[in-house]
Amino acid sequence: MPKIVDHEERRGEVVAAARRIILRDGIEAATTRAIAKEAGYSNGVLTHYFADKDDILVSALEASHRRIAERLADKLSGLGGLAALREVLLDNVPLDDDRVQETGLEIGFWGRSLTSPDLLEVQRREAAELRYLVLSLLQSAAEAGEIRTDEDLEDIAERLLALVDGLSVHRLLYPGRVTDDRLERLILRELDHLSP
Amino acid sequence: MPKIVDHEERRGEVVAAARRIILRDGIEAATTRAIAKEAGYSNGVLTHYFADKDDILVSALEASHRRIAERLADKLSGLGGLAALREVLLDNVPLDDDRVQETGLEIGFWGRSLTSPDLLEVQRREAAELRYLVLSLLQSAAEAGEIRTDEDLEDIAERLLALVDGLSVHRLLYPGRVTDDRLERLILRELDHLSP
Amino acid sequence: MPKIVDHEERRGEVVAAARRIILRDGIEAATTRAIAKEAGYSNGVLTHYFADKDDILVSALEASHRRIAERLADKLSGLGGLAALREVLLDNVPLDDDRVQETGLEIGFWGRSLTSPDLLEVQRREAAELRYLVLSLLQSAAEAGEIRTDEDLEDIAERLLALVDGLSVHRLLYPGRVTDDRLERLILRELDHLSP
Amino acid sequence: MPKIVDHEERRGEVVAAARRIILRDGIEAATTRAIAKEAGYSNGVLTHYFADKDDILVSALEASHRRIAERLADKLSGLGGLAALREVLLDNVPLDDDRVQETGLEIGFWGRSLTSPDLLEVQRREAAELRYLVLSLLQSAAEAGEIRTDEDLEDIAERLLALVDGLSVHRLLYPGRVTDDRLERLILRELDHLSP
DNA sequence: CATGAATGAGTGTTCATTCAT
DNA sequence: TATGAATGAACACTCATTCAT
Repeated sequence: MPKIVDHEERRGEVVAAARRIILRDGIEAATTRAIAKEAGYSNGVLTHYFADKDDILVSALEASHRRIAERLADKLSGLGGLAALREVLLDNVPLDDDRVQETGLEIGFWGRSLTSPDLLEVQRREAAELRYLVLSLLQSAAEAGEIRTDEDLEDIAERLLALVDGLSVHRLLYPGRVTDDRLERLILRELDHLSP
Repeated sequence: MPKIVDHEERRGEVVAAARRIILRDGIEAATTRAIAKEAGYSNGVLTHYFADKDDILVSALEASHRRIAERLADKLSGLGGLAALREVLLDNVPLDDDRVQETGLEIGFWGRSLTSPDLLEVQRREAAELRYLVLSLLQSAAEAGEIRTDEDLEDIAERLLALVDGLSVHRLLYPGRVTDDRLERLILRELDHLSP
Repeated sequence: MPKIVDHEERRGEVVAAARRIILRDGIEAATTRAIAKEAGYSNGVLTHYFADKDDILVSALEASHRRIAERLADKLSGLGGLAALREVLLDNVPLDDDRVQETGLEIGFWGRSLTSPDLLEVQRREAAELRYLVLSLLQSAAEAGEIRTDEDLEDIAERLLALVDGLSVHRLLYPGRVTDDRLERLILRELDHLSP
Repeated sequence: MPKIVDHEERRGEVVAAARRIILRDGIEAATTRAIAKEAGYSNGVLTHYFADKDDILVSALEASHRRIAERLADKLSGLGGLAALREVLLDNVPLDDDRVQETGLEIGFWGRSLTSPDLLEVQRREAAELRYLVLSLLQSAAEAGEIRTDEDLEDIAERLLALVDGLSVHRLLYPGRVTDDRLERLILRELDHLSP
């Protein structure tokens, strides 16, 4: 009997290693050699589990999103409408060290996506899910009379998501300007303004 | 007599070349060779005018911001307060092809800045100027009674700047979601909401 | 009871797989992984039946020759002398797609043989058999008065075999020059010139 | 003033190094590293003078052919028709150590050409020149009444060229069978048979 | 000053081989 | 016996940087 290895588990290990490197040193530092070393394997292992480097990067991006989604799912249990939306937005903003690193990873991937069609597609697919969630919550909030209905819900969704990403970037780049307090306050106030 | 060369002029030529490449093909395409070639010089020239590649990139970022600032200065002549603020925000958003490319450059630099202290410092310095401008215009608008004064002006400034950057990123990554129309509408509405 | 495996049969399967790959995609495509996969086994099996990759290649060359010899044996049944010789020569020339591929395999092995003593030895051994066959047929043809006897039979054999290989190479490399018609015509005319 | 290097000269050095390796150890041994080392330069130099490895290989093949052509030109001076043809054929056959190595190089390239369109094209172009030369000499020989005219000249040309290549391969692979004497004798007899 | 030749480490990727299970 | 995980050297190629001229 050969040594049996759970492929998904190994992929997970490698992807986690890639993620750690990207979080720690940026996406440019994520060379195949560095990833293999960080994962504790030789260069050659990567071929067994990934088609190529892009496959690793894409998986790392998906893993990061999955991680965020799972964390969010916990927080959302039992919530709906505006209350859930509040959690979604606050969760998508770098209010603790973990999320600061996740934002750094995200920004690195944005740059790559601009010149890599494959990555861009993943980026879009993942972003579409978040947008769908926000839009759904806005709709249920509207039906529940929690928010005003004089603005197109899609417009609101895009505004909220843009604000979240913009504030996230600024939190990382200009931490002196965008403090945790201000970050949270701006998000919450934006939601308050939706009230009827 | 030794050949007299205007150092700043040469630096400018090279930096402009680097900027063109980054705008056109992305920051990853900006190799020293490519930059030298685009500038019409040999590889070796770069050493005379720049410490290293990072020096070129930093200068290219500064040049990009300077260019944006100059363009903006033209549009602002004669304007003040809210009207000027509107121009500032609309100008900082990718509503035409030039600005789409500029946004791409910016996003690329964001990623780099997260792991390069030099780049980060420039990024912060440049961003501080824009923030100062927005804040000043908000203040004069407040003094002129053009906007409500029930919100901290710094908060407003950060919100506007975050929205601008967030929408800019989304315009590039998710053009199907953030159309030119929606982009402009969201910016203008944000300003409308500042009215007393 | 231990599993009983017919070593020769397993070797045969793997060698046949190697041969298929070389015929289809060239000798460079015959990696150990590709061979194992084509044979329907795992990488590891190869070690049990072959010393190393070269062992597989050598066997593949022998298998290819064996296959050609068997095909030829069918065509020769009942024939002798000049008539048999004609079949031998025409059969050794790429007049259909199968033989085009066989010629490709052969040419690939020629290159390898020049730097691999093992391969060279196999090549020589196999070639010696064909030469012996041609020479035998020439002798019986001579005894039957079917061919002139003013030229050394060994010279004739070498000339015929060289012509066959030379034309085969040119058929593959310069198909525009060496058409099927010309190929066949040149072979047959060469035999005609042997007539007394 | 920079160090001025004759590009063609450097290319020549590298190509010569590649040729030496191919002649000595076979075309598979001609890795870019090995070529650079053999040429006495670092890996990086190759980029200055060649687009990629294929460029080097193609150049090496062309250089080999050029070398052969130049050597032949010397021998042909003052000759024409059948006498010139005799020199052409004898020169294209491995009758000394230099030409044995050249033949080895040629055979290695044949194998590569079967899977590399670029190489195949060069191979064909170069071969076409030799064919043209042989055909021209056959024509002038025919006009001069030196050879019989009952066979298509193109057929004769292909036969002669195939014989030359076939004998060349066999000389390398089966030196015990195809001696220098027999090689020369078979070529010359082939020409004798063309006599009217 | 400017050139461009040269370097050599580094990139992603491939591969024959080994070996614990 | 058979598996397939794992290795690590090798591959072609790229790049920022150095430096003699």
